[in-house]
Amino acid sequence: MSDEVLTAFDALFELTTRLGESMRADLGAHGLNPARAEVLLVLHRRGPVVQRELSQILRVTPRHVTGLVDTLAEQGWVARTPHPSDRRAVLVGLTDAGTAQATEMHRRRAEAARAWLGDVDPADLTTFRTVLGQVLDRLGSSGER
Amino acid sequence: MSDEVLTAFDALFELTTRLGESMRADLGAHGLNPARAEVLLVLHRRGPVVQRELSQILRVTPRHVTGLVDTLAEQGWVARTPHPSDRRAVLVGLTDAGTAQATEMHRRRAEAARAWLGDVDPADLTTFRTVLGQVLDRLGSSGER
DNA sequence: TATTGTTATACTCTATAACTATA
DNA sequence: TATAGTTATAGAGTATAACAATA
Repeated sequence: MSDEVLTAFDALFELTTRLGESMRADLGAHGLNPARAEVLLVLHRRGPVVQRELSQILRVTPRHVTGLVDTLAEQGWVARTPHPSDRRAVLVGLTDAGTAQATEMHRRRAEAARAWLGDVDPADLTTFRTVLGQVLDRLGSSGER
Repeated sequence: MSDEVLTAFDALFELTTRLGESMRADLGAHGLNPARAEVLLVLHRRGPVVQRELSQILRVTPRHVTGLVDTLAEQGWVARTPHPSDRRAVLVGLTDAGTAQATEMHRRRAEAARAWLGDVDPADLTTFRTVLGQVLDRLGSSGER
């Protein structure tokens, strides 16, 4: 009983490691890392935002946002434009290439989901998802990024 | 259907992110990081090993092992001793404090397992573990560390 | 000649602090 | 005086390459 809990936890932890490695490898193959990928997804979801806001959404220092945006801009995936009413601020938005990259990321996510879970028995999968949901709920869905 | 796969994958990804954060925080509170914690657990499981072997077990460069062992030795958790028959090599083993720390890590792992999964319905937990096992199996249990 | 570990060096990711331009 | 972003600096984590001691 307590043994089952431990075994399940170990398996979950092992999977955490593997999933992280897999995601980083996939992103790396496309010139991204987790932090920069997250920027692209945020911009895809919310449209252009000011760097200050980006730093709050990502829970990262403003200085770090400068660096992330610098790199993504060099790669051609985001562009800075002046804020229309506040000359201190800078709007960051996706370029066409960035939009394409974000769309492609969603496609690859779906592909990964199928590769990892596509073979699981549907009833088991539902239980699996339910348990994940329970655990996440108890943690509080604080991470609203 | 494919939707269920996607939803489950997203939940899994979210949970693994949280688990990773939680583990790093816990380790950090005890003066460790994932890499150094792994060293302690490996030494606890296998007894003293030569640095070269450690670098292979951890899949990390020999240079990096030097650094990890330096830090852990400064912290008093491991000690270097000369290899009895090969004067090039160095044996790394846990000190008494290191052994205590490793034991304590196992206790904290069990505690975390209960906190995360202790409330889950036993039948659901079994299914959950089974699915995790299936996924890990398909990935190949290559990570024999 | 091959192997073990270390010194020297460098790169990535992220943080804090000081500063500039604007509000 | 407060805010948005940048320059300067630093520290952790990890890698490659060159080298010394030993096998």
